[in-house]
Amino acid sequence: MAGRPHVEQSLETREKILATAVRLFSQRGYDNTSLSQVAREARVSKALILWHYDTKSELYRATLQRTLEPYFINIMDELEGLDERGQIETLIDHFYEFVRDNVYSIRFLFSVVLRGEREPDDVVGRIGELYRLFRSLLADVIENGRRSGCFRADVRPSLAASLILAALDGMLIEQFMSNDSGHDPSELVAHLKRTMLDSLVA
Amino acid sequence: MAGRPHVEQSLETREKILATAVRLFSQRGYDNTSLSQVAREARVSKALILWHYDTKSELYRATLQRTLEPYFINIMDELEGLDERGQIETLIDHFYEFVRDNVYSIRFLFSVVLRGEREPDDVVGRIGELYRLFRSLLADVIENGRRSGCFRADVRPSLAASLILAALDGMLIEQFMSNDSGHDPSELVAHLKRTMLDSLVA
DNA sequence: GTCTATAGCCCGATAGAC
DNA sequence: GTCTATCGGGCTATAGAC
Repeated sequence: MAGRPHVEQSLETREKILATAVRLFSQRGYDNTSLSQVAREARVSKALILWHYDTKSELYRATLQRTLEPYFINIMDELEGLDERGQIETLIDHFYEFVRDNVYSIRFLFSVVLRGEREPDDVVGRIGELYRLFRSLLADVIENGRRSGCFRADVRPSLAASLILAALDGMLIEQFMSNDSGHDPSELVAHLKRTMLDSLVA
Repeated sequence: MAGRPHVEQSLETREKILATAVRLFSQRGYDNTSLSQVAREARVSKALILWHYDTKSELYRATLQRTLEPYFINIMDELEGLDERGQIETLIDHFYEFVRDNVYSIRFLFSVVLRGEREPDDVVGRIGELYRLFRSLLADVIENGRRSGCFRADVRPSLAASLILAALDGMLIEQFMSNDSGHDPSELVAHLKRTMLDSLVA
């Protein structure tokens, strides 16, 4: 409403370019996406893209940051009031749901990490951070359960946490490998929860 | 020894080109590897590469096939004479060892599958085949163990097999994600075997 | 079989008008 | 801010001598 038209228009255009770039880069990768392509699909000229983002590489960096945004969520709140068993189930469920809701961007980010392609610091670093966080959260819950007698005394929290995380990661992979195990993924999650919790209390 | 020199030399050169291509493509990906680069490192001219392989894409196809070769192994023989418990342990151990010995090519093939980049039929198809094979092998062993009373009567072989495979896949991933769980991977494998077998017999 | 030379294309980036 | 026009360069692939 207020403000100079120039600025408002610029922001919209900038956003349109970024949105188009997010889509194209994630679908086709950095090298297979040319500025001409982004320009065409965003209905602007190539030069305009380079006016907003100095280089192609900088545009890419911006798309990675945008893609990573939904990954920073707070899960702690949802654990309150639950016993250790319930907390682990909740953590597993949330991991599964998050994966289900973000398959495409996960697939993309994953291939970026695998290739060590570009901006390794940003993406690899942040994703590694998320993994560490989730793992230590799991380990803490297990340790609490061990102390409170809810779990066996001889469980090794960080080892058990790693196994749970590995199993979750593996399910993630199966989704990528044209999953033809014949199972509803949610059935496998349920089995995973059962097996892991049994191994903690048995 | 026998044969025309031309042919022998050609085969050697062809092989040298292919070996160089395998290395470069797997390190830097298809798009980031130019024929000039392959030519330089293989000490031949660009034109010669295109004489042996009609297009860059065909050279790439050849490198993928070469990379996949060690993946077709026969594991059945090693299972003979073992009880079901031992068979599962052997299958898990072999998966782990294979991964450990082929991290780089696995990483490469994985990123190819993730991107759906090129030759999806070949690579995705064959890798999917391997997964199906390994999973059904696991499921069969579990089913046998169930019938023979070695495992619990209410285990669901294909579900249990999927979970084991998922956990193995997850460990594979952790290796890529700059693994900072603080565990020796072999320790995690041991824990995986223990947990899974316990859940089958408990 | 192997080379040099080069055609032809598309790319990222810049110049400069509006 | 947005455009058109263009530069310089690397790429795949071809032509043609040896």
